[in-house]
Amino acid sequence: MAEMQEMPGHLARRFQQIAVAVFLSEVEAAGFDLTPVQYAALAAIAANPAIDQITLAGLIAYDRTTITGVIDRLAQKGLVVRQASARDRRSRELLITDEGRRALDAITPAVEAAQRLMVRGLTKAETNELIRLMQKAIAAGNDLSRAPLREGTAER
Amino acid sequence: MAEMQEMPGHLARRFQQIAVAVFLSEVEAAGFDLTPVQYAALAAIAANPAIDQITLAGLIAYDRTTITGVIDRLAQKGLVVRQASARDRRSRELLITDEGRRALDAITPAVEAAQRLMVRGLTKAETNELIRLMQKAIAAGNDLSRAPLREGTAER
DNA sequence: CTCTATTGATCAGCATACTGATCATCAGTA
DNA sequence: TACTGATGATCAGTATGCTGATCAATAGAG
Repeated sequence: MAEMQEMPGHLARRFQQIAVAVFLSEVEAAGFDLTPVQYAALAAIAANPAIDQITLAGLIAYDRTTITGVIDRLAQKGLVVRQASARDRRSRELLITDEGRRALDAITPAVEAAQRLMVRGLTKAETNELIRLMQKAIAAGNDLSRAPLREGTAER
Repeated sequence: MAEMQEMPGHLARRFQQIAVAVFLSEVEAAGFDLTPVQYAALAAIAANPAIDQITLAGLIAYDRTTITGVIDRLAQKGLVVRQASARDRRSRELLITDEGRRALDAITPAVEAAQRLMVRGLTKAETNELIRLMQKAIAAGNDLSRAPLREGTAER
């Protein structure tokens, strides 16, 4: 374990580093300017209209304090709107705009290309196995981070 | 691929998120205050005395602009010293201090415990396979990030 | 030897992530 | 209904990572 190259933690950092670089590169080549985090938030808002920020954070496993800035930037780009909830005046309902929907549709092929590119060194079977193992490790460690994934989508 | 939970990029982010949380938790429980990034830098400096910052960055795949701040913090904690090089006045030679060596030795068990904890959902065989697959994917994507890993340790 | 291109380090600026705090609001209870 | 605890959102502060720029110093070509 003394070798850094065999430590899961180091490999996790490195793989994530490459994944982000590939994502940004593919998305920019497609003519868009969205980060992985912004894309995931936009996609989740599209699939869950009027979701509040805390629930959204749980869906994509973001820290609640991170989501504020992410939504700020999506709103500033005109891709989502943040409106006060009538039911609970503390919360903001998030909605994707028409422009956001168009951007999401247009960008998705680049995102999928990025997913393939970041595992280009692996066979299809190896890729599936990597996905399975990461899912399993993540499921076991879900509650160890401050921003665990939370199921229970829209029914709040 | 429409499902986020099957995208390598999302899983990479999530696994890294858990890995960092586990690392910080174990290290703090052991009575230390070091981030994963600071630990890797400290260990690399210990193994490569008088290394310069650029070479160090290549060894652990950090961006060169990131390393400046990391070394700042290690130096501020008294764990390393940064001294001008006689050979090349542009570069700074990095050396671990006695205190840094003691901290490194004392913290290593916690770091290794963290490596095991972050894959606690996997069997030993699965862990080895996850490591192998991440290594392979990373090797193929090494040059896709701004901070690739560079071999060629001390002989500059 | 001089000029140019490169290199080591740093900086400003931006985007995640997190810790811990605050504020307004809400829900449930006495 | 008044109070207490919980909750949604935000903020200040810190630490990665990155883009792109700058500056001093070095190396290589001619």
